[in-house]
Amino acid sequence: MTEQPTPPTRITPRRAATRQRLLAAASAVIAERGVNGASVESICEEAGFTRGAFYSNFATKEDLLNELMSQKHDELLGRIRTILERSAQDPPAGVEMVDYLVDQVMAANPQDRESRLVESEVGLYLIRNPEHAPLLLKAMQPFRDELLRLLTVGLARAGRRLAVAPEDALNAVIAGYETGTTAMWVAAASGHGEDLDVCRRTLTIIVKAISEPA
Amino acid sequence: MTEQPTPPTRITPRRAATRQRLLAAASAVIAERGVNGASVESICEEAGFTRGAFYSNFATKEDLLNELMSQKHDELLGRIRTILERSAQDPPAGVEMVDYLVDQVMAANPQDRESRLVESEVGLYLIRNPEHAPLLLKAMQPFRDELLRLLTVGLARAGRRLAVAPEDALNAVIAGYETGTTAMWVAAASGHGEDLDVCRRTLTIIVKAISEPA
DNA sequence: TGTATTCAATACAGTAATGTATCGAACAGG
DNA sequence: CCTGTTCGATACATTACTGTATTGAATACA
Repeated sequence: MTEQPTPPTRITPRRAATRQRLLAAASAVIAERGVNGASVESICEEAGFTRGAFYSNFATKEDLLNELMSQKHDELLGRIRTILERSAQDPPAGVEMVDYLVDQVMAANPQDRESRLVESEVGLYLIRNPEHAPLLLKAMQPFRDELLRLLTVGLARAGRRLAVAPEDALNAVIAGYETGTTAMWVAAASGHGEDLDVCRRTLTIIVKAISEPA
Repeated sequence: MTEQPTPPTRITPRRAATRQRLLAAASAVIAERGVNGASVESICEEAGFTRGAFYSNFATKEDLLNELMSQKHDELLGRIRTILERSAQDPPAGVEMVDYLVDQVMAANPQDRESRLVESEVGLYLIRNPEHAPLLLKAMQPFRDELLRLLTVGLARAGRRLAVAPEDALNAVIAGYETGTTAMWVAAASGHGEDLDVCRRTLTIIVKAISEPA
């Protein structure tokens, strides 16, 4: 399904660089105009290539989309792992742990906004094309697992533990993160500065709700 | 900004019906393919018109989009008001109140899925084009107000009250609803039937989190 | 250094979408 | 009725996008 035009082509450095530039460009364009608004043409333009480069590297737009998603997930996974390690060396105590983790997640990345937009687009894509759900869900599972680990470890360090089913806890936390960041950006757009607190408060509420003192 | 081609044209019944059919078609097509995937052509086809009808009724696609959004918000508002009234006549007591309200909201509408998709699309549109945020936010305010009323009244009937800032409570509840319905549809797509419980559980967690015994 | 290969650019043909200008059937008001 | 207006259909010109086939410069290799 995700097959190069010429199956086992050796990947030269040049080719790798081109692919990477196309992927980055796709991310930017999709964030700006959505999956359907991102024509092959526009992606290539953003990357500074012609469509020749595109079709030489990807069979279809969906092909590129799959690889982009896989990259985004790896990225996210890496970020969570980093936070886990960092928080092990430098562990705040008690309820501040929640604030600490939220800050870590939020502060992680300036291009977070772009990633969020791309992921939302793909989320919608998933709801719209339910036949693809199983595949994408499986791709997300490692990320969910790692996030759950971060959550339980973080809670343990704060002297708490999960009070609801792990799956439900994950859903709630992800909900809080998404709505929180959205509220934050909207607030920023309305003239008030980017208020990280909106996101932190929403997440804190939810983390308290899904946990109890150990 | 939202001006008819010929400014103060009298609205004949025929015209009104055409507009409505175009709006409904747009909703369906946008839900299926996204804002950018919904070409004027495809909307007209879905509605059973040619583009002549479209350009006779709307200046641009964005023009139609604005009207569509305004309709969706009115719809939502009406739904919440209905639940408020119904729950006054038939009030369950205690914590079951939460389940009751969630069920009411969930059971309300078979085309809910379509509305959710359209609203998500527009939410993304809002984040992407922050300059439009103030306008859309203002349009959403009545809805948020009414939802807050439903929440406080419902909580009061359950012998509880808000424990966090109203704005934060709203954000959290909306987050729960969105993630809950998404999880539900994804579960449905993965072979398990539509599990209303996923949504109910997520929302219950959140409602408990934002409230305390009165 | 010469030859083979790789890979993006170019050229081309075909399709889809846009917006405008015009036409004519349906439907008023008299 | 019939006459003027409304409104959606049609026709047309233009532009954007797609995908393929071919070319030629850069690169790897010997």
